[in-house]
Amino acid sequence: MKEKIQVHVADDHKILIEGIIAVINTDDDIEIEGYSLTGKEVIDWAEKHRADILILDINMPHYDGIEVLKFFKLKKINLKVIILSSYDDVKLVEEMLSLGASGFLSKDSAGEHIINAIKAVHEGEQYFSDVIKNNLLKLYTGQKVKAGERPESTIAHSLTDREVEVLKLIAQEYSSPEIADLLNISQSTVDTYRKSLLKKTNVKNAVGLAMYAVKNKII
Amino acid sequence: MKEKIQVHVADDHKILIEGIIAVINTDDDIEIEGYSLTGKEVIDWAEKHRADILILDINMPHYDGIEVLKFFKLKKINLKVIILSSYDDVKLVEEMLSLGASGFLSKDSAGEHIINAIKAVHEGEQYFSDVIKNNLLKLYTGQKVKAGERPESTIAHSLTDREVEVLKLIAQEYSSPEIADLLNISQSTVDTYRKSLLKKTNVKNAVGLAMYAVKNKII
DNA sequence: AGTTGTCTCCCCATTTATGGGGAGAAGAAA
DNA sequence: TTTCTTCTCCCCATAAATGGGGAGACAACT
Repeated sequence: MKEKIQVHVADDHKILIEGIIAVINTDDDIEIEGYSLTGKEVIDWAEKHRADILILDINMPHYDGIEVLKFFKLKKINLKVIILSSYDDVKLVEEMLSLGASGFLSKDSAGEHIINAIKAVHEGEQYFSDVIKNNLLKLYTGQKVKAGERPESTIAHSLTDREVEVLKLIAQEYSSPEIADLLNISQSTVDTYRKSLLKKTNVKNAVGLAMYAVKNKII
Repeated sequence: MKEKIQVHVADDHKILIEGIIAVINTDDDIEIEGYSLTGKEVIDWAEKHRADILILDINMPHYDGIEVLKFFKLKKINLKVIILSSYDDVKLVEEMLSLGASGFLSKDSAGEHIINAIKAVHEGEQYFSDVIKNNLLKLYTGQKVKAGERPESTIAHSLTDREVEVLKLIAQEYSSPEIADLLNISQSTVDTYRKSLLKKTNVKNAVGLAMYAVKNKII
């Protein structure tokens, strides 16, 4: 008799976790090892415990999914991760793949797909839910790349940690002086980050930055 | 033997619905009548079917929770509604109460609270989850209401048509001069709308307006 | 007749944001 | 060692946003 696949679930919505647990419990080959409600909890958990699969929400308070993946990479923690995403996080797929994610499930998909995803990833395959696949396709085909032209990078230029910090605060209605105060840096520095964020994200103003943050689940 | 409380669930995340169903099935007094994945489905359902309680997500594609409530009011459909909200939709609580909602559950709260909420509302009471109550309290106390003064209405004042037009453009990264040009009015007028929007929505700056527009599905 | 709401425009002033440039310190990587 | 990235800070200037006030025109409703 083979051992069951151990799964850890991380999401800030407890109800959703309960849903996933309920679904997983219908399958005899998989069992829940535990769950976390914030990115910090995941990181703390990963220091001492282990599971076969981690189901990870991107959008969480106190370290989001990407930060968690970066932490795993840094600490060389080897864990198969299935990303749980809503709507249009598609642009982040490449980044997350490079950070070691193995699968992508849309929250809109039915719970049954979770089972398939877990089993596929456990076998070493990659898994993408249909919604994600379609959106990826749209992203790449909907770009009208003219011959001879290089498509602009479709993924977000990688923002540095500090830039992301500033971006989060901008999207939370903080002004530059306020951000300078919160981060204990000068306003000049904050302005430098604003400029670099505007360039990297290719938007026009702070509103554009906020929308970018929303779309990419940075807040 | 008394009849079970019939509950219908509406949310665009199937996994969350499955979670709620799983939780509710642990209680003998309540049973699931069915579920909907969009506001439109809820409205179609409500034309022909009935339940004791509707658990309604605010944030759904194709008619959001508020539009559904407005529809019920218009059609004089009498149904006890528990709102399922995430984070800080608190500002909308008053509006939704006036539209006939009976309870508010935060998605962050554990599933067990659903049972309590359903039973309370079924008995004719109102139910607010702790998170919502705390946020409401913050909203009211954070306002420093001086004696003799009436607190400013905390709900979103209804925005005028023109204000919504301007808001949409702001949320699309247009500057005031650009908006003036697009709407063929003077920049002064656009600035007047900006000021009135800031007051009515109670946010700090253009970023806040954009976020408001997103949350309220204005764009 | 009077009130109310909406749309429009203006005055004033201050604070923020944007856009261009340069530059040093620290650390990682080649 | 040299190069690159990141984080930090500054100069300059202009454009935009915010905050306060007032006010006329017009329609709708009481």
